[in-house]
Amino acid sequence: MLNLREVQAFVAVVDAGGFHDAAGRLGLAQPTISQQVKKLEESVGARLVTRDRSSRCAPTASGLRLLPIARALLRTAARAVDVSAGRTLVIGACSNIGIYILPPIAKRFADTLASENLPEIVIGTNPQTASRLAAGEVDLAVMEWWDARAGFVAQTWRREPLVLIVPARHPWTKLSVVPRRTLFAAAWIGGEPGTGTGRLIRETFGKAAERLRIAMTLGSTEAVKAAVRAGLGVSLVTLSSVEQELRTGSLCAVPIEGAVTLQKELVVVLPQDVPSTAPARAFTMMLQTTAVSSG
Amino acid sequence: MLNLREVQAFVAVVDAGGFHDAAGRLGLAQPTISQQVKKLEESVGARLVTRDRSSRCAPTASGLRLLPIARALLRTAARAVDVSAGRTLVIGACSNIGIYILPPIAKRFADTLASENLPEIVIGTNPQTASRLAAGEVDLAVMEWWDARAGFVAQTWRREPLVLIVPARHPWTKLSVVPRRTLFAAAWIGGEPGTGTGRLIRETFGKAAERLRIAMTLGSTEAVKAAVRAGLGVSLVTLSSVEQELRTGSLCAVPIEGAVTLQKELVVVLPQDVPSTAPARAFTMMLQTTAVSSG
DNA sequence: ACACGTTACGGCAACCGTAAGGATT
DNA sequence: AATCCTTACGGTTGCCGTAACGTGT
Repeated sequence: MLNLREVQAFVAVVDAGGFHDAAGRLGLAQPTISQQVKKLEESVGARLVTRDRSSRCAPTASGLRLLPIARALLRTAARAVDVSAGRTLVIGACSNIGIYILPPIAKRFADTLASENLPEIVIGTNPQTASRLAAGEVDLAVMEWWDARAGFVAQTWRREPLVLIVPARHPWTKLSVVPRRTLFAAAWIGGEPGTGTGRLIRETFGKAAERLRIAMTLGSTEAVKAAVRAGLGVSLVTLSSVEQELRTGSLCAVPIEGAVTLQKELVVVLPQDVPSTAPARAFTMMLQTTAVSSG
Repeated sequence: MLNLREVQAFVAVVDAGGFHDAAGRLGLAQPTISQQVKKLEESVGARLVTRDRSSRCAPTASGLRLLPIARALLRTAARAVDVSAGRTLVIGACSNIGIYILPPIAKRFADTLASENLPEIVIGTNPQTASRLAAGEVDLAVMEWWDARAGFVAQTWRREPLVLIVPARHPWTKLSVVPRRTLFAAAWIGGEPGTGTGRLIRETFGKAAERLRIAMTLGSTEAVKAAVRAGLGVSLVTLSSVEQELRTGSLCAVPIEGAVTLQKELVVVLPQDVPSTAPARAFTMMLQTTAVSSG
């Protein structure tokens, strides 16, 4: 059976780049680190770090393979304590929601509880968030897209409108509506993959959407907004992520022919058969009170 | 810092339903289990199991929350040893691939190496497999659908044809091709979600696919085949999963109007920046030699 | 009386610190 | 000489077993 203290020592050595600094970081004597790493190496039957006196201690190939697993072990172990004690609220959120929608709600939540500390919001891509939920790294997740899978319960939280954004003084801003033909002929900027926006477009426009041309795909909504602002193309983003820009006029939202209002269903996902912690229940309750369409 | 032996004792008590049996299972004395669980409970600051003399020891609410995390810890710790020693090959695969395509290849792989033991194939849904890869629970994954995400490299392995299956003596078996209009009017049986088949259908048929009516969604291809055989509807499945049934005639594959041959790209996904183990490299090489279209 | 978990206690191993040793710059 | 890791050694802690004890069936 692996010993987590030894694992911790190993990770500290890699991070600190040496046994001496690792000891300082963990508040232990340096020979202790030597012992712990040595013992771990005996446990796994392989050398894990090179002892290079001149430069930093680097992990070996075995060490590199172990490293991500070691970090996951330590993260999980640290969280296990909080989870079982019931004093934890880690919310997983895909970036758009975590950046633009959740923070004010989290603040209000902290105010309501007269609590000093905000709930922790772990932001990632939509698929990353799904992984974290499955791995038990987060208590609940607020996502743009969730494919039903066993062991979890999902409920629609609210509907978030999507808006077609173009740069200021774009020709389309002079149109009352953008015709579909024009729409799909333009250069599009794609956002973070796995959020279901592409799926939503295909469902809404059907075959016509096949002609849609994605000029570039960017990893974050901030990058998408910058690209649109620079005139590289148009994009479809959640309203909440561009409210600021629409007010200042640096970006413009233009209506689509046929009064098509695209909406994305945001969902709250929880693990099934696992009792929620008190904070998680309270937060889910608070989400219910804001479970209105923001459109 | 959590102690994994204590975690192991806790899980064993829950699984065995009592301290006595848990001790037997772990090869320890029963009072040792009492001590370990007690110490773990002190570490996390909460009671984890009820000591009910009359019936089975049940986990408390805290215990239930801890349980999935505890199991994950033990799984990961057990695997950490094999991974760092470099003697592991755990292949994640979504069910279709893992059941119908990989086993013969895995067998050939074991033969080539003159190895006694087959590589372990962990079968799950497509999203589950993605989670396991992200959590480091598998060395590589063979999947039906992968959305590019940072930290992993994916390569197309081969193209797997999809066939439209209907029961024996279905009216469509008398047609030379099935017209699209007819196609989308039928009752469809949906397979495991998250495999991208729906996406593929929408991409291929565009707007016409909107009319597609999913009569029921089932979790496994075996269930889908049974439903189709029972005349509950038609479905679109990978060729390899119905080769047996097509030969015996219990199911029929019918061509679609316009000689549309739907193909699904199977991909091999590996973690980036982590040196592969020797078996993993060898298996990836073997996959390359079978990287042909099977159509 | 029996089954099961808890408490008590003792031996042994493991852990961690201090101090000394070796190697490289 | 200085830095850094390793080895050696001793005190303390923790782990696990046996034995005795409580308690509910």
